[in-house]
Amino acid sequence: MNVSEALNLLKDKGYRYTGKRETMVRAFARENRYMSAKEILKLMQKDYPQLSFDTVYRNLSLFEELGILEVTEFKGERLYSLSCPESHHHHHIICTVCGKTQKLDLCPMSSIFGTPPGFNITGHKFEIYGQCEACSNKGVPHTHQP
Amino acid sequence: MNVSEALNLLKDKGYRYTGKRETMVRAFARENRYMSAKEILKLMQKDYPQLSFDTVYRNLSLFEELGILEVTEFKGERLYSLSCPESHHHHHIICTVCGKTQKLDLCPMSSIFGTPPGFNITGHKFEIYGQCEACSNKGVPHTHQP
DNA sequence: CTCTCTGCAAATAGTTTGCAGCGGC
DNA sequence: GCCGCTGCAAACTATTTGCAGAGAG
Repeated sequence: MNVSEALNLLKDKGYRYTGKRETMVRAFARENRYMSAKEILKLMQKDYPQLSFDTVYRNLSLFEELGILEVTEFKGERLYSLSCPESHHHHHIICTVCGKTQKLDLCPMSSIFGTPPGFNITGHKFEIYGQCEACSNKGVPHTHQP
Repeated sequence: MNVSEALNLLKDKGYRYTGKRETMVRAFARENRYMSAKEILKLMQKDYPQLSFDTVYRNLSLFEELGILEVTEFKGERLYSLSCPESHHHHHIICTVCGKTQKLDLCPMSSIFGTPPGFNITGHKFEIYGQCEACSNKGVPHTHQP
């Protein structure tokens, strides 16, 4: 998903196109990583010093609903990143320090066998965690430990 | 992990062996599923009506630290279950209604390739979600949606 | 001009912590 | 009797919601 796709999606669904929403989507596109509400608020406050958590949370929820953002959870905190443009199903390797992601084409569901009969599968999660090269070098402590 | 192993582990590490802790471990052993703090509190209050959330939370943290319990997160809530007795690495299929789990012997990490050079992998998560047969039949709404 | 978006303030849910007394060993 | 365990109350973190005014179309 890129910035204009995301903003068109908003318009198409009858939502307003605001500077804050554009800034938010652009920030996610530029950062290309998972971020918490706190992180995105901090980035956006460079443009909108008065911006509140409320708006951030409301827009995060909206964007998730529209499929503009993807979510994952570490230690009771929700982290968001721009949905991948690829239409085919895939997973991520995630830096637990900075939230940076890399796509993994492999999906373990393809080789699943022996699931209980009658069990109705509705979803799955496969994520690899660690420190990206840059963060390993910095020796920064993990902020997003799984 | 079974009840006596868990309780011996407590003793060995210098922690006290209390009725509440035993009841808690036994409840997890009996239920054999992921439970939230609220659920385990409710179960334990049959034996200890005065039991507080504080104690539940403190013991959940302690048991997690000792490897007696395993944790997973859905929708900003932590769910715990007794650690599996098997020493070899595996994953779970989890009912999002009742938290019941089933072991999956497959680990997708064995077929991983193309991870970024310099990326220091520290962990991974693979879970399959859905409704177990019993919960499908009941038509109960999901309480632990991923 | 209408209806959505936003900030403010307050509420909520899950969890953690300081303290003083109870309770294992 | 020492030191860990527990309940109480309060604090804390992440998140949600009601309301009234600002702003997009």
